[in-house]
Amino acid sequence: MSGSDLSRGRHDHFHEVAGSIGFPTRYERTDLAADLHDRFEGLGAGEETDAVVSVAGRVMLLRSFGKLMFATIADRSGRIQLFVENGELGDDRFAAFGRLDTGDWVGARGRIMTTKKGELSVRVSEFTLLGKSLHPLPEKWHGLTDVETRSRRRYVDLMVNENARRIALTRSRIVGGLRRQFEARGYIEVETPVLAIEATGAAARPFHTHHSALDLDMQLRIATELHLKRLIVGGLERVFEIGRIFRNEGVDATHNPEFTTLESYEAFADFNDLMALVEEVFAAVAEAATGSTLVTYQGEEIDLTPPFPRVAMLDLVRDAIGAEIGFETDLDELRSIAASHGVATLEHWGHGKIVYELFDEVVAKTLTQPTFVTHYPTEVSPLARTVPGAPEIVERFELFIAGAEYCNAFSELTDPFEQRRRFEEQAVSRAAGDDEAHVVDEDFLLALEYGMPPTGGLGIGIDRLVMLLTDSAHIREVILFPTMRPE
RNA sequence: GGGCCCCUAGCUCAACUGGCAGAGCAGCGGACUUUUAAUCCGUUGGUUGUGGGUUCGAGUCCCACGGGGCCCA
Repeated sequence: MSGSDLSRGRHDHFHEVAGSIGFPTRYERTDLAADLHDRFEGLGAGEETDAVVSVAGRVMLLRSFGKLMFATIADRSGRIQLFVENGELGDDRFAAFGRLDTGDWVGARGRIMTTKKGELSVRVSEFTLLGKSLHPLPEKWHGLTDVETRSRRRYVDLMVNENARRIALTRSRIVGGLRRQFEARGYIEVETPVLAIEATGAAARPFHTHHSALDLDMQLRIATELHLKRLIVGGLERVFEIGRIFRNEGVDATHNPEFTTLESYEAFADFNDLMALVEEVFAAVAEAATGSTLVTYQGEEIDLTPPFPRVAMLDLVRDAIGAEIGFETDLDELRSIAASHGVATLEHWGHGKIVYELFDEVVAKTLTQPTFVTHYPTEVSPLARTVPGAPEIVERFELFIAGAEYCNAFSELTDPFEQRRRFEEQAVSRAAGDDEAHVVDEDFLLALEYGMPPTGGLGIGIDRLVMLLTDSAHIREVILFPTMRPE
């Protein structure tokens, strides 16, 4: 039997229904499966009730006994069994039920009962085929496990894998939790352009696109940062955006070309204020998503209970390599130290970039429990304000958990002259072949010239956070439709 | 970008050193009024990712391509 013959019965059934009574446009469901299980929890085995309910869902399992059938259907809340008797339905309708296949959508009405084995069931007195599946469900023991198929056909993954549903639900709770946290603090949610003439605000390669009517080459945004700061200039004082970002880079366990960030900006706050905010927000969101601030990630116990330790990057690097390096260290000596720790330096790198790369190579992966890494080199932080009296470092931190970065935040650079100098330094890196260096954003500089209040800015990687709180090892598990090559 | 690995029925997987492509579930036919992955009897289903090559003979060996995975950069 060929593949098409395999589902011929399903096709025939579909066309028969579509060509006669048609599929209904709606169904009056009275109860969800989970609610029924709660409501009739105390029912013993073999009990009958007068409670008439209607349920609807996808047929997951079918068991036939000649004149009696059992069907397990799944709705968004869970599963419930249909008890289908020839005597209750009559020969014709009973035969019609027998034509249902796993994967079909069905609505059923009847009295609540329990079977001899105590399984809560709906004794079906009438039913309606609501939607026909032309394909069989994946195998009922092992289900669908192939990573590629699960990602490409997420709808099938969601049908049969509880974990896929759990992650989708948890993600929604996390995003909702974040939104509530910022709204509760007087932030307003805004939306800024995805389409830009030149994508700015981060060090990343953009996607290119084209506007036909304007005959304009455009890029997809790589950050929301510079537009949100314009809104601070405009006086909105507290803004945040939860939005999709596009970066034209490879796909791996922690990178998808499109991903979601939350960026927030608060006037009159500095990076210290933001560390306190991040502690509260992370704890609250973990609580909202998982019910606890203690989470397990890939076998590691992570404690998200505030406060988190705050350590300067240079101190972490010094401890890790056992050398008192600093910005006064001879550059050639620093280069050789870096080389001895596996960091290949480039000619145009200064002290700051080398220290940062050393941190990334030697320290980052060792930070398991939540840790604020503070005081980043100015060289790798072109949008952050320097520490008073220490021009080599900025008031910036990143939050590390389980060896990965979850937040990036700083006291924003508000000086238009200094900002222009920083952009120009980036241009030097760009000229040296670094196509991920920042580009000059003249319109943003113009905004700064109108005066920007002291501001604390924060970015949170939502996908990474969802991975952490759902114990997912790969970003594709937390994105419903991850980027893939066409089959 | 580099290295290694995977791709066999709708799904989950077998097939020794190159020797007739298989099982379970799903499907189809039959039995069965209390199952829970129901059970029992019978049965269908394959361009082994694609294209070349070696060989008497290729799922298996070689090359290229496609898709995926893991590790490294």
